[in-house]
Amino acid sequence: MTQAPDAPSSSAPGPLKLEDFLCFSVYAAGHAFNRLYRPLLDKLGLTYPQYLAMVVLWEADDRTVGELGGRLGLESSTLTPLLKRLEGLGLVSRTRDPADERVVRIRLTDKGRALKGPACAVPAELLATSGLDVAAVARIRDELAGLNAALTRAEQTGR
Amino acid sequence: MTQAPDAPSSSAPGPLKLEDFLCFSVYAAGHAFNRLYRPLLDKLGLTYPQYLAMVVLWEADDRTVGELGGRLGLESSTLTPLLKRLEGLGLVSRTRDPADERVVRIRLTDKGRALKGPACAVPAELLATSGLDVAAVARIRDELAGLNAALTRAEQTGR
DNA sequence: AGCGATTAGATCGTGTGCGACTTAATTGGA
DNA sequence: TCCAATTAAGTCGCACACGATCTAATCGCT
Repeated sequence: MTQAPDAPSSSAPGPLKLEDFLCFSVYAAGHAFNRLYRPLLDKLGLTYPQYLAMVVLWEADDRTVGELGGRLGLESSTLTPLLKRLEGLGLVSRTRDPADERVVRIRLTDKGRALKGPACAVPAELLATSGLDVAAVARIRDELAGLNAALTRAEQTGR
Repeated sequence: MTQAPDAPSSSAPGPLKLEDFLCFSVYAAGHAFNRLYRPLLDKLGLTYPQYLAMVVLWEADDRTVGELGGRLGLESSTLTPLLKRLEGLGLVSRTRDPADERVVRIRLTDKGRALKGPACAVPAELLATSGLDVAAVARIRDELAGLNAALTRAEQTGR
């Protein structure tokens, strides 16, 4: 349809069109989701990354910072402040693991668990108000899962 | 394949699995691209958003801040500091439009234009080192273009 | 047992991002 | 003409996000 992979194939200082960049489509879609989620998450008092962190904890409670980072693809330098904010909101507790004092275990509080119900409604709400095509969304999601696997592999081999 | 749209279809406080979220796939892919581009862009002395801003300017020079924002999906509050940094690097000039003093016009300097050559090589370089499948990348890019159009529409109607 | 290497988080500095607000310039009616 | 409304950037505060670096704890090898 359009022409090239993540960028124009030209080797000379040629066109270099923004829409040819897969990375830009991803970048723009990320911002768009952020903007669409914001008003819905405001009602929960969460930011978008905080919401994703809570999703991980609702999946399985009592995780270490490293485990959360692995799941979300974030560094401890990003997660530590974020988790402290969730702690400040009274949604999680942060305690050193007595068996290994290097590790910090993150656990949901009752308040954190209670938020799961309202939180479950959010994606459906977004889907309803956005008028996105459900089938298309599922298809792109699965394609992106494959892309992410490839990108992760590329990261690994690159170091 | 997997089950639901941007989220699990369950209405009860059910599973809520991270991989079911399209928004998370997009979020993760964005970070992954950022990490892959970083070492390549370091050689140009640019960050990832700065690179995208330069791509827009290489497409067509002499744009207003608002035009750049429309193209990139960014607010002036994000662009102004970014553009000041590009100005500090000597890649662009920022001057008030004499015809309308509210407007600031962004123009490439010679140094900024000279960077286009090396910059064109970056995406191909990334593609080579990452080992991504070119056809798959093009397919996902086109699918995301459609998604972005839908997300943008959703944003518009939502206000 | 002892000590160098590794590991888990935390801290710091820089650079996005955005909403809310401000400032300055232009526009558009009465 | 004049002034209220609009518009374009910029400023500010907050929250990511990462690399580099630090600290404390644990591991592993002898």
